[in-house]
Amino acid sequence: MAPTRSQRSATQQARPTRGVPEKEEAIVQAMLELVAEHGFHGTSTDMIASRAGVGAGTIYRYFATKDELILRVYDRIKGDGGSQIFKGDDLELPLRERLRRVWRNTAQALLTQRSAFFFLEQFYNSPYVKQVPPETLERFARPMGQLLEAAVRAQVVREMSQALFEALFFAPVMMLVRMHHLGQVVLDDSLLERTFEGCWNAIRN
Amino acid sequence: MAPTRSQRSATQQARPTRGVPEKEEAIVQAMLELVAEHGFHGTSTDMIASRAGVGAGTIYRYFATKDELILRVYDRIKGDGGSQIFKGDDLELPLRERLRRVWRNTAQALLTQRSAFFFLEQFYNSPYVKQVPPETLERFARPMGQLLEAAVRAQVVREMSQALFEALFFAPVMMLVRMHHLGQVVLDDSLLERTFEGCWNAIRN
Amino acid sequence: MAPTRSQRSATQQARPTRGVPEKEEAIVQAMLELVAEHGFHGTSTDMIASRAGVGAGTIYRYFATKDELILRVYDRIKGDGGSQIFKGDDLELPLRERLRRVWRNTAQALLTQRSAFFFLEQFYNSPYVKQVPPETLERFARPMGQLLEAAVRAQVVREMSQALFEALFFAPVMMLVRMHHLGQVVLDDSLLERTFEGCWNAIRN
Amino acid sequence: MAPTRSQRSATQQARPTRGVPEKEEAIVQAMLELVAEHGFHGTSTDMIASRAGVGAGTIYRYFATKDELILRVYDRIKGDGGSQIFKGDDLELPLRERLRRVWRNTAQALLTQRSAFFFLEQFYNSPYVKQVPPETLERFARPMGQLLEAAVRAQVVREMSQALFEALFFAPVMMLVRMHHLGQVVLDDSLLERTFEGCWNAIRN
DNA sequence: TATGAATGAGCCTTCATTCAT
DNA sequence: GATGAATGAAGGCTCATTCAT
Repeated sequence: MAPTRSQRSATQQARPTRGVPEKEEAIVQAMLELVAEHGFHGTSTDMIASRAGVGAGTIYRYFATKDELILRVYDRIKGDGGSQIFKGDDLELPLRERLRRVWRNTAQALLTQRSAFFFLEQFYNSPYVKQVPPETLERFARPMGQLLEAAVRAQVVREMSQALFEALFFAPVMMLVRMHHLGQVVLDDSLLERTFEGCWNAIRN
Repeated sequence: MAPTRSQRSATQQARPTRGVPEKEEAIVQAMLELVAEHGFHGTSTDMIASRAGVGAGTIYRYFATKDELILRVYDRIKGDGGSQIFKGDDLELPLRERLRRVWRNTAQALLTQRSAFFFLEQFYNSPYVKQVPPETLERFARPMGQLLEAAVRAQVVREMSQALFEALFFAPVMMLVRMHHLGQVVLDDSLLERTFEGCWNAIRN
Repeated sequence: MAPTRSQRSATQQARPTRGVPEKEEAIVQAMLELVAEHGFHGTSTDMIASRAGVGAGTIYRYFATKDELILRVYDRIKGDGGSQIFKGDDLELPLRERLRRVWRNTAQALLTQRSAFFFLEQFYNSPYVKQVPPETLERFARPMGQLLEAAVRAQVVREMSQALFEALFFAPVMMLVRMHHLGQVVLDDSLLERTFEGCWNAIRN
Repeated sequence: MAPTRSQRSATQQARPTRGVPEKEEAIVQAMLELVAEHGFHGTSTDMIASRAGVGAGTIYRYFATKDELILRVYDRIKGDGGSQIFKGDDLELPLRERLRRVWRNTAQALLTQRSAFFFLEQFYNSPYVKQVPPETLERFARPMGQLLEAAVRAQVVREMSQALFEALFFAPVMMLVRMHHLGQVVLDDSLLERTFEGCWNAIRN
């Protein structure tokens, strides 16, 4: 008896030969969606297996524990998201335009990947974060730091630490995206544009 | 049937002798700290009882279920925090000064109540929020909305929805407070001041 | 705060000086009624205390354990009921009449003491019976045995063991009383009379 | 979602190979015996699992709750017993003989299934009865009513309601069976025969 | 003597994980 | 490799019993 199975989103850049095994992918995707809906503890391994269309034991062929699965879902999101944020970035562009693109890419990524967004919110507010190797957390930090540095040097942006920069520039849009996903506001282009202006004013020189 | 118990708002008589029973207080405090540390599901009733120094059954003399306890901890935080945010607000003051005070009060409240901060982050990303009566959630929204309206009318702040205002004005400091509590930055007065400047630039006319 | 308390039925033959203490009596009565309604496990000590109008700890001043209380309720019922069953019995009467009176007294007792009836049914089908000293169980057995013996000797009733006698003569009316209390039949005088005739035919010579 | 499980009537295919799963059967049997010994509340799920030789969690693969298990044990007993009571009944036989067979079959069933007997006594004196669909309770009532009606019409039995009939005809033997199982009498063939005579005299015309 | 707040053993149930097939 | 029945540790909660007042 082979139930529904394998309703996965498309993103999986055809790795050379054997990419991610089909079932592993299905499990990750199921976990991602279920955590977004029901939270970590609201999501049992049976639910995951069922939604992924695999047997309960199969999960453990790919992941040692549920915790490891969670961490791997996190990795996946980071991988997917990462490629989008700096998309279209170009050292030749004016710095304000570069920052604008990064900002909009971020907003787009958060808006279009609702499940991932909620997963991350849960994740960052859970004991799991502590298990993420710092290097993973910094993967975006480095290029972002370089961009900031360039902008500061060019006196386009005021001098500030990276932490302050991220807070002023990104925190507002993240909050609005949450409200959007919760149905509390409609984050359309117009609002997005005005949000960007505020964020820009917060950091510009 | 047992007497009143279990329904009693947190802040009552100016606690000359005995307001909230000692044990109830200990349980609420234990829950607050443990949830901040281990999350809702990482916190068992046994852990709570143990940290509060009471028997496992005692929790249920004060709270019908673990869920009710969680909701009551939330109420307590709201009660405590609420009184601080508009402290020193005065209609006579210039609007920038009024906004500044509210902003700083908020930052202070978040900074000094580490456990409460983490508890709230967990809470807002959990199914529990749905059980909070909307009126409770709006208790700060209303006065904040009035303040915003006044500032906009006086052309001190750009015209914007309350949602955008809250995102631009408060989200950055909330993010920095989290980083501070996680040991990723030190949110001292100097940084706080520069953060405020950014937030102010984000909204000012 | 002294709630309702002490709504007890009247039966308590004024013992010489100090009868049963008032609270003990209230506790026994509360237990009797509650067990009839909710069964042994459906009846918590808090419910008992509450219905008896005493503190939870007070029960343990009169009864060592809940089990002992149950046993004592049983004793009380036996005491009350016993005095009724042989009421009006008279060695001078014809044997059929004597048996008839005992039978009707039994039916009356079972019909008018609904709570006691249900308590006993629960009791006899529980592990508690094993704790009743055999002598208590036999308290009615002896006079009943004597009556049976006389009837057999007079060839009014066929020769049979006491067990068989009790089964044939009393079991049917007990079953009908249960149905009556459960609302499945109405055990009025007419039906009672026809029941007696059947029981009589079952044993008569 | 798991396959069928949990809703399946007891008696099905002529069990050539495998009808009711082995463990489900073991759990039902353990429950039956333990309730007979210790009552419903005296029987913990751990005891059941232990006696059935399965893990504590296994119970819940077959039964949603302890209550459901209890109800299902009841169903099983009814299924097993039901087939026995009217065994050998035949419309061609004289009515007295038909009644005699039903009576003996009943006695046999009660005598040979000690645990089931005690289970039923507990069951009928518990809140669980209320959860049995009336149709199930009446499954024997109907054919028994027809038999009674035929006997009355043929003037073999006096005119009487079914309730009275059941009380006069069956209650005595049920009481004796209880005493037998409790070791208070020995219900051998001889006693059984004399009991029948009494019951018969109670109802015959 | 009477109280009722406090206790903690024990209950029912869930669910991450294992392993025979 | 894949399965899903089975497991049992752990969780939330109840309640008979105790004891300081």
